[in-house]
Amino acid sequence: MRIGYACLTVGVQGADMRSCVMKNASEERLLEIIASNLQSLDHILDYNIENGIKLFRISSDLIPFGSSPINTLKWWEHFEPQFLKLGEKIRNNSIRVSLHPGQYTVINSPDEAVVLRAIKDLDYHTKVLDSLGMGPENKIILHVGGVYQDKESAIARFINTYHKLEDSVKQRLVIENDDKSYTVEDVLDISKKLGVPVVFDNLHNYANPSPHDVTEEDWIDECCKTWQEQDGPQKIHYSQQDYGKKAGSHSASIRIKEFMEFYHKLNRYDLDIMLEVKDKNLSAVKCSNCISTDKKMIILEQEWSRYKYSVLEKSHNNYSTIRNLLKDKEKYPVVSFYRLVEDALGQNESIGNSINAAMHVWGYLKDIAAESEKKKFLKMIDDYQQGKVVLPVIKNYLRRLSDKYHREYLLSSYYFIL
DNA sequence: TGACGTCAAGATCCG
DNA sequence: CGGATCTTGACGTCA
Repeated sequence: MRIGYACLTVGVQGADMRSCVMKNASEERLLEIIASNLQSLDHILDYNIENGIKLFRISSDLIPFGSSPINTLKWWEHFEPQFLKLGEKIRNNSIRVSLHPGQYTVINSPDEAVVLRAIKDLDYHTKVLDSLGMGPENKIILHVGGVYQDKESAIARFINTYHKLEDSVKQRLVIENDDKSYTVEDVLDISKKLGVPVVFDNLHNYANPSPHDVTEEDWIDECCKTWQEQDGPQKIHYSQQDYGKKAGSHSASIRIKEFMEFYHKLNRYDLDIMLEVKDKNLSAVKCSNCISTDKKMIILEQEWSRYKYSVLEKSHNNYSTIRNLLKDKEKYPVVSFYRLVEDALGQNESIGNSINAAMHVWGYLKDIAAESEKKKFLKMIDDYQQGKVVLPVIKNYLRRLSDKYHREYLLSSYYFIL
């Protein structure tokens, strides 16, 4: 079983995806951005490899305006060596990649022009996978599209357009239930007619359930039947509701207790789970560590080094509890560990705790920082205590100093992003 | 016509 | 000037 995340990372150096607006999309600008994005993808892959993440959705923005006529570059020729190298890295590390055109790629629209653009967009996504040399188990996930007051005709148009797609596209295409229009049952019906695999999305199914009362596990088993040998293992999307927001909104982080309940209910290990969550790689590493059969304390210690200052900032109590928890090197108390981390992060910071955490971080800078920087930092702490300055200002300053003095240990910490 | 969702770019404001 | 904060853009559907 592989756990993955979508498109972007948080807290990973040199892994940002760049873009530009249409009016600035000159050939030079596009070339520069594509080169930068391919470099970032390389860094993301390195991060994934180091952290045991073997499932990743590549951002559709890898090539800006990849399917638009304003991008006339033959980027696949221009960057052929880079693509080949990236593809090699992906395959050598048994990583499975995917791509997911957004809600605006609609092949069942009554508007012909929209459909033509959507087909071009699918061709673009296919070209990315082809350039990487990725086989048909590396999928392109698509939603069915709009309803236009007549679902039956809309589905008929989907099927009609599907038949017109290139084989190289069809080999990769999988369809997913969405949060508004097409339930998992709708999508399974379409799959029966086309033989196209179905990705089950649990949160979409929650927001837009099928009329029949079927459990998530049973839908997942149903969807499993749509995956053939050449498609690779079944893939599902898993996300959790942000309770502060409307139905279907993704949570900030994957709540591990809830995930483990889902995982145990599933009772299957032959499928891949793509997480859709705001903290991206953080939750992927968390979930991956929790289901890992490779139970090494060193992995938890590494995670602790990343979370510790954020925990300290919120709860001294949890900080101490976790330190004790990690003392026994023979154990692997992974779920308890993450639950304590989550519990701490859910609390409000106090001035005392956040100063304590900031001073811990400062400890890695105080010997190298200039006298003026030391003065400035201590003044900030003082101002913060008196309510003259907000915490993010202090943390930003610490981040800049960490950057300036190349404090890698601090830069890979989540202190600056949580 | 605006909301929807997503993210960075671009624009503007601030000290 | 650099940094923080607000607005725009790019896509198609639906009310």
